[in-house]
Amino acid sequence: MLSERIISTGRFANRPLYLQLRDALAERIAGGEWKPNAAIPNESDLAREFGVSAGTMRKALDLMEAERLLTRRQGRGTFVNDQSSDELAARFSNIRGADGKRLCGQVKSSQITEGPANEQECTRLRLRPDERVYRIHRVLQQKGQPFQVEDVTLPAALFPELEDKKVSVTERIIVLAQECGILLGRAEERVSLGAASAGVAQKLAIAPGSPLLVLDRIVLALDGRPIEWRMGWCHLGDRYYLAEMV
Amino acid sequence: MLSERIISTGRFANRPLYLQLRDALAERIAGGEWKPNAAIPNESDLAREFGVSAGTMRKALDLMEAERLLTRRQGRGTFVNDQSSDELAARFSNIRGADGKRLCGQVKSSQITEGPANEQECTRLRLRPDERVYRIHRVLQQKGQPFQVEDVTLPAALFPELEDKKVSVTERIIVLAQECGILLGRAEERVSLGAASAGVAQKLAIAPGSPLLVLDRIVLALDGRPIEWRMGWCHLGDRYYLAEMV
DNA sequence: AAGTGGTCTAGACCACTCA
DNA sequence: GAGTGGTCTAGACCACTTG
Repeated sequence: MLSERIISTGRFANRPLYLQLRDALAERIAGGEWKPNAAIPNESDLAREFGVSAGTMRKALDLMEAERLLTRRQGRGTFVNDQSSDELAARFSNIRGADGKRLCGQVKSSQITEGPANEQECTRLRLRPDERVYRIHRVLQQKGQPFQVEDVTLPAALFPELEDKKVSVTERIIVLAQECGILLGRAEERVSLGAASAGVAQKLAIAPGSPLLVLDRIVLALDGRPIEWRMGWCHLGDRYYLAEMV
Repeated sequence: MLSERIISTGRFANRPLYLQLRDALAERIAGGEWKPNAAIPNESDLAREFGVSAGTMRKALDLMEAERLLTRRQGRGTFVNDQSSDELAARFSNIRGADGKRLCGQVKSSQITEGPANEQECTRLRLRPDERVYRIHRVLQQKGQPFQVEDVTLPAALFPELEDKKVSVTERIIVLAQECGILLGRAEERVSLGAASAGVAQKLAIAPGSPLLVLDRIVLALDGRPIEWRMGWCHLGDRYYLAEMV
């Protein structure tokens, strides 16, 4: 029950063994072999399977826990994280409600279209001009009150599942990504000031020209590929934006 | 040359050995025994000194590198980070210039006062009502253009060095913290929308009522104590706010 | 009691830097 | 070539969870 040695034997690896192991295990998650919330084999079984020492396997698993792919619990086991869980799905949403909790707004309305990437989309998502994108326009609401209008652009090549859902997408984008075998890495968001255009004002039921927080976010996969570009126009009200820094 | 065993022997520790080691080493940095930019002994010497295995000492050092206290370089050694370096000193400043670089604005003007903490300061800095604070009012500029007004509140007990400098503080607060033996942990910043009051507008040379980004930031020490509360009113111009998420 | 992850040890060799 | 951190191994025991 020994997997073939991934690339190279022992200490003559081009890349450290534990990184190769991380990639191999991440592939099992991305490929759906290991499902969200499922327990994976214990570390000594995995070490045996891959022909490495337990310590090296541990290093790979610890790294994956830091990357939020796994959760390890002493005495219980190691589990695949469910990216659609409340905690993980909202991790790139910095808008907080008055209670201080991350706000995962409900989708009030949504439209999706598809077409070739324009210049700006190519730049932000590092696409070639001939590549296609999905464009999702949404209005988010909290307790029945619309508070954010957003335009999401996704590289079509990465989201085959969207082929069917040409009408509307009320799901969280992160859930889509998980279904498409995309592992999330990090994100960065530019925050600036704006005023509500007539169209936005109408959708948010506010006066045209009202001040808005403008959010411009890129989400990157674990391998560094850009997978989402989102422009948001947010009417804060009693909400606020919270950035955490280390 | 064996340090006394810090708390407990080997595997009967209440807290893991590597955490006790981290604390002991961090204390050497905070206490000024190991200066910024200096090299510290290599990991096997340290392991010997503390009577632990090299692997355990490595785990402590790796943790401290993740906490941005140390930098390790293969073939060279392990060095104490200088928190006043450009990279580290600006790490909690999310305002970026047009070039995308973190903006560490120059201090245009600065006043400092001292007094008992008010209610809000007690809440934000977790102080008792009788504790005293320093209050610093500043205007920051970039290329001669003022762009941010800020009010900084610091617990007086943590910043003994400020006793002398009652006039103005043009240094970075982080540099002060380093001199006072405070190790920085993390920060969180609330971002919201505001309009320039008459006073702020005048200091920023903009029209009263102009839209501003309002920043409300708490910086915590490595041990979790709040060490700084800062309210900022920022005229963005061609600058922007960048939040990075993992 | 059995099984899991968490800590710790002791030792080997590799990759890098610098005199 | 000497000295550093980085990787890897093989094994022990601890702390926690569950049946």
